Amino acid sequence: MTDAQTGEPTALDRVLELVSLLNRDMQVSFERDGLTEARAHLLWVLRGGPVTQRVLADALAVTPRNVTGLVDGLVASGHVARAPHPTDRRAVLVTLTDAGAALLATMVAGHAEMHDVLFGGLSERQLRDFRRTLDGVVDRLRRRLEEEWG
Amino acid sequence: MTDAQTGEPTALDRVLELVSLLNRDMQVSFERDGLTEARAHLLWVLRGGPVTQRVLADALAVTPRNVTGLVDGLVASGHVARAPHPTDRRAVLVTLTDAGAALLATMVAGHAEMHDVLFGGLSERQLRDFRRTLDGVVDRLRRRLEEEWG
DNA sequence: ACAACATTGTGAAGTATGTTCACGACATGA
DNA sequence: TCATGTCGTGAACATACTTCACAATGTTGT
Repeated sequence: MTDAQTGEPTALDRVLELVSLLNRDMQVSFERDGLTEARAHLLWVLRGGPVTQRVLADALAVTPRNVTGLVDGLVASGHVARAPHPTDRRAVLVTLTDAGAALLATMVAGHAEMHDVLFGGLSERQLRDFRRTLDGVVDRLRRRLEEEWG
Repeated sequence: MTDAQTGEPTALDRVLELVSLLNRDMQVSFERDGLTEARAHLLWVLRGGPVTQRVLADALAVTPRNVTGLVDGLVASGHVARAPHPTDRRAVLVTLTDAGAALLATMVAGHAEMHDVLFGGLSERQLRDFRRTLDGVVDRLRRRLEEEWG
């Protein structure tokens, strides 16, 4: 949607364009690393340490059955291993292999680099103002979603 | 990733959170309308008028073969119809049905409402500053992508 | 201790989105 | 007309999702 008067894209259009560009950049990075988006997301969750598949399912907002498939893929590519849970014999701890940890490190570095690409050119004050407004926008959106669908 | 000193999320984290929330909101809206994300995206492109599947493939950045499948789905749900191209007998014009046009109208309205949810509470000056910074960020990201992968 | 119940992960089966490859139908330009 | 390119689709496949059923295991109440 564009402004009826000027034909300029609205602020929302700009945000959606940013979303699109970020998604594209991530997809390219993941592909370069031999990962899909879903598997990269799972790996990203693992930077907090080993967790059960149930926890992964909640973190990724998908069904436990789907996590089984994603972990299968990452096991096959050697990024992740299944370990027994120390106290719960039903559960499985998904842990990073050395290769997985190394890949995750490059992802973390890429994350930092992306921050620099996006915000490195801004002044201290500009960044602070932008963050303040952005925080408000995000909070407002989150509150809207919570109101509307719990 | 969080700031090492304070544990606060970075500006990039906030942006990614916004991405996630927007995606979730859209998904919910699409589902309510009986659409998937890919089909909704295709419908959205059609708000500019009927186009060939080739044009859709370029606009959606997917293969022509995939567009065939998406159009099949939208034909089955009655939102879209295939019409012959007036001059090129190879090509197909994908056109909105009445139901599709009605649905698209609600999507456009939702787009406007989203703009209001996100930015309605901002002052004129706040919105202008935010847009200026956002434009710079988007341009910088786009330039980076063009440099790196044409 | 033990029966009832809840939770964890996975097999089976299905849907949607996406790909590549091959090919027929058509357009286009020498 | 003949070579070459373009448009859409069949066939076959990969990935990411889902629901449903179920076995193995934890947990809780009596």
